[in-house]
Amino acid sequence: MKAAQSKNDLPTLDDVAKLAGVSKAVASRALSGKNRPVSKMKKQKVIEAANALGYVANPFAKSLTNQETGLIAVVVNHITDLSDLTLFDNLLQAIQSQGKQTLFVRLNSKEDIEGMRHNSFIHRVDAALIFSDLIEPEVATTLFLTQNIVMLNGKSSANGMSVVVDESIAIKTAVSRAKQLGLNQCFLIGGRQSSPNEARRVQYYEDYAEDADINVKGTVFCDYSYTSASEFFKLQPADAFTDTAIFCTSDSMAMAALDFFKNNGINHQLKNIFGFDNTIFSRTDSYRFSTIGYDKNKFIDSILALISEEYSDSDNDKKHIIEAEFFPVS
Amino acid sequence: MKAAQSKNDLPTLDDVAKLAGVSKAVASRALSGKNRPVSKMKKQKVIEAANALGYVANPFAKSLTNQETGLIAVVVNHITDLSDLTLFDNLLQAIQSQGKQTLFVRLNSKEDIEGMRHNSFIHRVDAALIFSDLIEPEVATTLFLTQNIVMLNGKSSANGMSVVVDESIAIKTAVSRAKQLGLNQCFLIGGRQSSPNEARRVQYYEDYAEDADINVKGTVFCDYSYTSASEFFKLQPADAFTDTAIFCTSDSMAMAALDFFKNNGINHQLKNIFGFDNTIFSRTDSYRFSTIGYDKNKFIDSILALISEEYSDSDNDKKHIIEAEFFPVS
DNA sequence: CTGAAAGCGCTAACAT
DNA sequence: ATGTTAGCGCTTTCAG
Repeated sequence: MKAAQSKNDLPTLDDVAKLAGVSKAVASRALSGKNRPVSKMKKQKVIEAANALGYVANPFAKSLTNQETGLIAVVVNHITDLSDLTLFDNLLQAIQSQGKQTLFVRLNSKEDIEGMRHNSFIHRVDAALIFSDLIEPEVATTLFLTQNIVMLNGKSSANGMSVVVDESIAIKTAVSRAKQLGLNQCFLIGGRQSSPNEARRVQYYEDYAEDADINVKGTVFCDYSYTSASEFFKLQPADAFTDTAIFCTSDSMAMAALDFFKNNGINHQLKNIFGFDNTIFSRTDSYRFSTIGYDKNKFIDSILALISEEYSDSDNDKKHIIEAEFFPVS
Repeated sequence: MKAAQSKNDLPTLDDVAKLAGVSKAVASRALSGKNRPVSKMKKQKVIEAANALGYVANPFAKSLTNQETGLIAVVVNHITDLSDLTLFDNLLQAIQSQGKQTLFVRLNSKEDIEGMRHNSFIHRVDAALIFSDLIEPEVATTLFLTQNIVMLNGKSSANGMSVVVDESIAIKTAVSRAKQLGLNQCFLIGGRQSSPNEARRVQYYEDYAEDADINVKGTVFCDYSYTSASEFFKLQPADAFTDTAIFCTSDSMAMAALDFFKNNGINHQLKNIFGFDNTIFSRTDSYRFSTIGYDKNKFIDSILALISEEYSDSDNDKKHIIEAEFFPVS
């Protein structure tokens, strides 16, 4: 004798079908969303029955026949790396609003990638958003069953999907601004040196500085944080950066630069500081400097567009580029 | 005629069993991890076959018979609410190291809770970690099939699991310190007023201040951020907080308080500022103030202990308390 | 348009 | 200890 409902007391499709007085197949079709052949009347009945029972399809059973899982993997290095959590927050929200779930994967090292292979959950996601710079495009395709892989770590392959933020123009503009200010030398405060994104960024600064006849006095790599840059500055003599543009690849590090000037009482040099990320700290009372940023909403929209089926199946461009912008200090 | 492998070319348990020359059942048992009855020899063979094939069990099929899903829901309001991302980062890592996956759920409002009901994925997680203060303990139990629900939002029910950070003693100590400094009045800078946690925190400050004969000149609620507090301070006259302890419920807001004093050239008052969260900003060059914090590792260990089956099945205490600590400015 | 039946890949009885 | 069998809940042929 079979119970009307499953072990854990959740109604199944069978229950819905019975209540609606139709077969399981019809119930399935009625609830499928995709325009399957069902008579309007029966469809109505099924939907009512489902509501009455509070029926929610079991995604595990669904995924067994379907190839869809409703899961989207978001792969990052350290969550703390994220320069702007707002971006992330909005992304999560956007994913949820599409009825998908976010599977969060945190990678420490290249070794962790192998671990992903032994995890079939990750393997079977509907889409993967790669923020971690530990993953190369070619490797990414071997990690997931889906073709819906969007590289967001600055790397991209010939026909893979990616959203890349082009910072070159913004950086060039920042360098021009330094020149306008009459500065003929600069110093670079970079972030994690092992990041290819970061390397490229620093390269841009160096190249454009040379183009503008600005002497790069030096480059140092910190870890994006206020503290790391602060520690560096602490070791510098007070006049180390006189008439020197300080290009930082994060606003936090620019804050440290600014505090360095303030601590040494050379407030007239503050305008020489350039941050990165366009966070609120670039325009507070205490901290105020030029910065570089991009449109977060555009970024998220691009990602969502790419992983929407209609799009990725088509011949649309699979490589989106977002131009970063220079925000001069007001 | 059946293909040796499934549609998507992934080896199944059947393939492993065949290669090892055993039945599916034996293969299943050999790979189960849990000490099921299998001869050492066959087990060895199965494992070899699995490796040779690069077999990874399909968690969707598994969950259909099992009641386990390998998924842990982490429910937050806004990810940006998290005062300390390091905590979060470590938690994610800990979850992964247990071979579980993190399903990230972001709640905007009470209405979003209803949405969770229509999401059977969330419904079927093995455990749920509730950081969002939108969820009451009684509601939580209706959202998940599992009993493994850990309240981390300061709320807890009689026999439910929770990890609560007890801040009362630390706050009392902070207030005593203010008294020691000879301060007879104080001002409270709170965070999101709607948060019960926050309300309790402010209450502690008010109560202990009264106990210590310290007059609470006022309380204002910002949103934990530097900017929000900064905006408040901007409107205050320079002498508004002379000889007044400023108790902030976040280090970011304490930074704003400190900048207020600095901007007004009253540096001798800096010692009167009290932050919260024990972030690095309480002890950098520019920012230096007393703060309150707790042991993040203990917190995470508590959570993991609670959701480990051995523990939650037993009669162990299901309500963990972590004492926050006062860190006086050095 | 509809329903019966056959699986998806796995685990858990139930007999050996 | 092992293999056979029967599902888990769903979608999808395939006949009607």
